[in-house]
Amino acid sequence: MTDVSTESAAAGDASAPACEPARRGRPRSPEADEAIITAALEVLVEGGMGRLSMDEVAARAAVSKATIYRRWSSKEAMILDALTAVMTKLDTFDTGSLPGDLGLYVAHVADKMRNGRTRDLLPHLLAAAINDPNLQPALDEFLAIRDRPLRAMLERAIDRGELAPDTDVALVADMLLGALTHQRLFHGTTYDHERVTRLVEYVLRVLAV
Amino acid sequence: MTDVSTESAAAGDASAPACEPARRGRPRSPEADEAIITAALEVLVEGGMGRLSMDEVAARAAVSKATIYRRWSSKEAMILDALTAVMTKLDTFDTGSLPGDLGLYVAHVADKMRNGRTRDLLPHLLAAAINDPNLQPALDEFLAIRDRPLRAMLERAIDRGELAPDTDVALVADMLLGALTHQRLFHGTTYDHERVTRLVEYVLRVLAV
Amino acid sequence: MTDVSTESAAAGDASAPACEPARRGRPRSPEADEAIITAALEVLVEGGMGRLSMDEVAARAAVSKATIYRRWSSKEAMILDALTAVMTKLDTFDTGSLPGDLGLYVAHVADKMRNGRTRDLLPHLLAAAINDPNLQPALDEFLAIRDRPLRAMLERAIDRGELAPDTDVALVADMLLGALTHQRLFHGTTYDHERVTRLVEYVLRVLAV
Amino acid sequence: MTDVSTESAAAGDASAPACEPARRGRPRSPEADEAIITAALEVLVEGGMGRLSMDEVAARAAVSKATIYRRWSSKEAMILDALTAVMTKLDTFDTGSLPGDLGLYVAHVADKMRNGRTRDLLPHLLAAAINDPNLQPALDEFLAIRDRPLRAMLERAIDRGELAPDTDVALVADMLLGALTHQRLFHGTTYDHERVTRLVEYVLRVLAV
DNA sequence: TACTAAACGAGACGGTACGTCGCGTCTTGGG
DNA sequence: CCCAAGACGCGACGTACCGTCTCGTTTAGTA
Repeated sequence: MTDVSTESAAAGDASAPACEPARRGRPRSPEADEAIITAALEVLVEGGMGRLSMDEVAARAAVSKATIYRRWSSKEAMILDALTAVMTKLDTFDTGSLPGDLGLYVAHVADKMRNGRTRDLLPHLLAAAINDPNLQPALDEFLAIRDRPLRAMLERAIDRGELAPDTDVALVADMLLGALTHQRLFHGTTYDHERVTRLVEYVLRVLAV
Repeated sequence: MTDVSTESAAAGDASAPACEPARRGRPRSPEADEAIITAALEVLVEGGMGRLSMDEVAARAAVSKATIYRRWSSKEAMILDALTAVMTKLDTFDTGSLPGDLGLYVAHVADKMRNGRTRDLLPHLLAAAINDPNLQPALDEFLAIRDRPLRAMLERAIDRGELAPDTDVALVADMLLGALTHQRLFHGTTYDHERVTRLVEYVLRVLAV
Repeated sequence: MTDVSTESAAAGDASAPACEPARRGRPRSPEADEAIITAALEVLVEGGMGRLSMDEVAARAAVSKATIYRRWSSKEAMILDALTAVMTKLDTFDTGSLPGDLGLYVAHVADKMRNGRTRDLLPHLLAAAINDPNLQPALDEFLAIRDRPLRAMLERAIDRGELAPDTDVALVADMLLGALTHQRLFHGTTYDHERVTRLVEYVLRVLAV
Repeated sequence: MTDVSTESAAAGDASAPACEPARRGRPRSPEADEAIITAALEVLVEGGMGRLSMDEVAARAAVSKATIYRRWSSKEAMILDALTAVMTKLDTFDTGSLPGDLGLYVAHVADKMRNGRTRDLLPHLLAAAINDPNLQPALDEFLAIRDRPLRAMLERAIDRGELAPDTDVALVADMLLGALTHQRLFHGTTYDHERVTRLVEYVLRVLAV
């Protein structure tokens, strides 16, 4: 959760047992947490960022606006958390050879951009972050989730001697993720099997494998 | 101009002789057109999409809101036209060899993303189009401006025999533009000279030149 | 016509021969004058003061707004003239006896308030004058048209010796016209034959005839 | 309150016990009610109907426009309630004789038309009701407040045998109130002591007292 | 078991911006 | 100089959404 006022200080504080000895009063309803996030994503899918209003989210979640603002300090903070909730870690692949890893990885990313709740995550997140620069951290997080496993794969390949040690890993990652992103944002489509194969092939050419 | 109500059908219709030979009434002020677009872009640069309000634009342009709404049916339509107005054609390069063309092209695009009114065009346009799907055509136009000269260069290279005839031009364009786009959107930076050089080098490897 | 800018100075100026030796340019269309007044009254009858807009009047009169404003300096001025145009002189009665005169007069006024274009003149004029104090002269004129013949009748009766010389003519007129006005404004109805008869009877009692 | 959407049905329903025993949510602020009405009347007195704008009223009442529109569905409805709020009951007089009652009554009405917040009530209310026929009920109420005590006085006099049983009470009331109204609307003045006395004297002549 | 503090739904609140309409003026081309 | 058409600046309209603020009502964890 990203709420600054209540939780942020304790966020990384998993090992603090004596802290907050007794939270008195009625505890916050976890159902409300869930319902709000779900409603927000639902509205987001149906009508996009433009249609998302706090009143609408509150109504759908059968929750009062106060209940939302008790958890997040602004609309943007809530959206951020809703989107973050969808950012699940990518599977990691270690087939032993770069072509194998890359193929599985690209197919996996393309799949996430095509199906399920992650389908429109990229555009929504991007729109939110552009409209409100405070959301940049969410973008960073999203990028990291995609970027890290990819770089790990490439560095593993360097260690194995499959790639030249001076390979510009960042640039290759940019080209690969950029191709996927560019297609999604500008053409509104995702990569099918054939295209995935060819993208991997082209990337491998860059890597001179 | 993108105004749906009045002109759009006749927009590209430069060769229509009998069409409305005498437009009656006071003609719309071109100064207002100019002032509005300028004001909108000014506000956009200063405060981003979130800060742009019609009252503010009207005030800056020294124009009434009615004058704006006489030209565009909504805030989004106006923003669209404002953004479209800065989408200037890219220079085209024909040095005779693909590496030369590509180098100049990438440097040119990177420069547009770094300086002048076109600096934030990509993120603004993207945010607008994501929030309002009706703005997709603007995105298409923006893409076409960047994509067409690039494809032309690649196809010229195929004709010259520099590239294999079965080269997937679309994919290569995606990778190249995607790399530039991805860097701008997620890292908030643009390519410097060194990085431009390497991007071209990597793309050329894809093309097995 | 009440237009201050153009005509008012010349209004009472019937004996100015050398004035305006040759009005140059195209003369104003009398058809437009007519059409505007007619349209205004039409709109007034249909929708009342609240619905009357200059664009609507212009459209109905098939006239441009400029043509209206060339004749009147404001909406109120136009309405004033439109209402004034229906303020026709009342018939005068001289039967020789006060009861006879009064009976015909009251019946005549009641009839004007019940039929024809003068039906809603009183409320419209009143509303206009209350909303815009500049229209007080119109109210005065309207009152004078009704008041003068009535007072004349009463003073003739005094001269004939039918009434006491110290009769408060103004007060009697107030009571008589007030009764008619009050009924119209508050009950929305007008006097029928029986009520006319009784009003006259009661007024005569005041006059001790 | 005249608000149609919420209360009007239950407005006079003081004896409804089971009706909505627990109104949920934050209750409407009575201070806002008060402030709005006060501000509206203030503006009305200062500038008349023509100058009254919702933004101005909201600003003076230190209230948002939404708060006004939550209570009344339109500008007219609000004005209506503001005017109604000023319509205080008239004092009733029972001196035992008709001339005494009538004298006090007429002086009282004339005073209300001359001083305090009720001074311009008649013209404002009339103008509003003429511009918007929906306001007729307010006019009825206003009339009733003035008419009822007058009729009561006259009927008491009939019961006492002071007046003939066939006296046309309605017509006499029309003449008396009409005289006062007519003077106010057309001459813009009110009755002074001498004129009050004479009006009563003349009315008594009608009643043949 | 009773007390109490916080969370809950509902919805009113002050603002800000929206997109529309009307007024009175101005600017075209054409009598 | 008039005319129809219609754009213009201005200012008010009534609505929507934001984030805050009462209300009266639960719902735990003490006491």
